[in-house]
Amino acid sequence: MPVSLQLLTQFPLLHPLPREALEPLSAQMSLRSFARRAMVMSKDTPTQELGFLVDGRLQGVDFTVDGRSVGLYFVDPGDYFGELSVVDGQPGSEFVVAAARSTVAFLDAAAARELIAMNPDLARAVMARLAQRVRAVMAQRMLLSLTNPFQRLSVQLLQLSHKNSAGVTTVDPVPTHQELAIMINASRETVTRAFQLLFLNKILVREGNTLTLVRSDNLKDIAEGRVEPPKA
Amino acid sequence: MPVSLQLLTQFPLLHPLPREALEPLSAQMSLRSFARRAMVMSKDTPTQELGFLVDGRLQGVDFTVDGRSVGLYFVDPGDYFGELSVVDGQPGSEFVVAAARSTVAFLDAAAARELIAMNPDLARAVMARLAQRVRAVMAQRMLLSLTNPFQRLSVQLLQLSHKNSAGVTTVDPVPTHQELAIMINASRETVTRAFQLLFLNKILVREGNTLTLVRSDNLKDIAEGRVEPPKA
DNA sequence: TTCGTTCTGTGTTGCCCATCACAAGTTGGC
DNA sequence: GCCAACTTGTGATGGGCAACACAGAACGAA
Repeated sequence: MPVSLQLLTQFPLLHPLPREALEPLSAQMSLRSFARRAMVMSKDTPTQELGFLVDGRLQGVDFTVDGRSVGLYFVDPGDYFGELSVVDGQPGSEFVVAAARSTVAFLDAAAARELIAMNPDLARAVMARLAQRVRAVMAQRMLLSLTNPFQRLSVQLLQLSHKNSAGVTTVDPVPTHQELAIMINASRETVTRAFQLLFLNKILVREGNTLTLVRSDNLKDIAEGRVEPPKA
Repeated sequence: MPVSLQLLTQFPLLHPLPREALEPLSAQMSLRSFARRAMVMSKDTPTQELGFLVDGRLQGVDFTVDGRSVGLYFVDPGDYFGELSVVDGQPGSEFVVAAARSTVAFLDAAAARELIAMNPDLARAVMARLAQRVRAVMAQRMLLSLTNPFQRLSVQLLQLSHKNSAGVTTVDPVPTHQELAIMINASRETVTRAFQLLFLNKILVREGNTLTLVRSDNLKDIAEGRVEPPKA
């Protein structure tokens, strides 16, 4: 099933492309849907593709040798993933699973590679994206060296948050405790207990699927170690 | 102090460049020396440069909010660093300190950027390097989610090791316990104690400044959780 | 609505490792 | 070769969090 032109316009990466380039592209791509928890991209399948998330939410994950899962990043609509293999031809470096029911447009790696080679603007964008990914994963690595899981959660929440139009800082959609736990190297229970305290102290409020960081400055204080994490 | 042409030839990154391009380059670069523990590149200095390690050894580090240091990677002679800022123009994402007395050739970021823009071969190489760095830091992130510090040390040692000409796996030069500790999120004492056991069990041998992984298969077993880390 | 499944909440237990405090060993600079 | 500075070795202690085991809540599919 080819992908409509209309759909492709929602991806910032493709904005530098002229309309004439988009049309053949749309014919080459294919759209697939995934149920929650389905595997969207595997580490060890031979076919490499560049994926564009149309709708839903994905999480990059991997597994330690002892089977524990590790959360790497989230992908939100409009963003793309799988660019590492496209760039260096190596097998995928992680798994991508659907954190919610999702729709993804795929372009096979060879085509993506050619596309990038033909368009310096795209090449620049991909390069910038790689740099940004290095920075992001280094930030995550910093987070992990905080000894206090409470502090790690605070930092992670701030990283996931964004100010909405009304100037309120929110995390939306809220990941499950388990999804957060594997990102910050903590047990699911520890995340639950930390949330308890944050709710108790009115630092966070949860409404449905959005988490509001009331007193986000307070959260920053905890994140940066200026304030002892609440204890009870 | 400009850099001799001869020196530049030892950097694989520059191999695609024709001799005519190297000469002006050597004039633009400057050579500096650093004592052990000196800061080679700071996170918050305005001047951005691309650094080529001629000689010695560097470690990329950063600090958590509470002042704890975090080890990110080592740089060995022939390798370069500081490419992130060159690519995206953002401030440096980490500090680089000398792990040993070192000599570094610097090229300022603007010149480096131009050099890359002019040479598609270079651009490709830098792109590949960025991809490789993403993979490396993700590998490190995986390492950190192992709960057992002993296992983390084993994985780290394997990552730092390489087979020498005689087919023996070694780590050379050996980082200090402290340097390792901050890479694997462990205390210096824990690293010391883990080494004790590895020596006791004849899995490692230290001779001067090189660590030999006798029974590296055994180390792999520990790293991959197939074998319980030795206890006494 | 109903029922199964996934998610969240909570107590208990035990162990592991960070931290502190020194002692001993090793290096390298002069 | 000598001394100071750094690195490595080792015991003792305590807190904190993972792990286990359920209970209850929320969600979603039929």
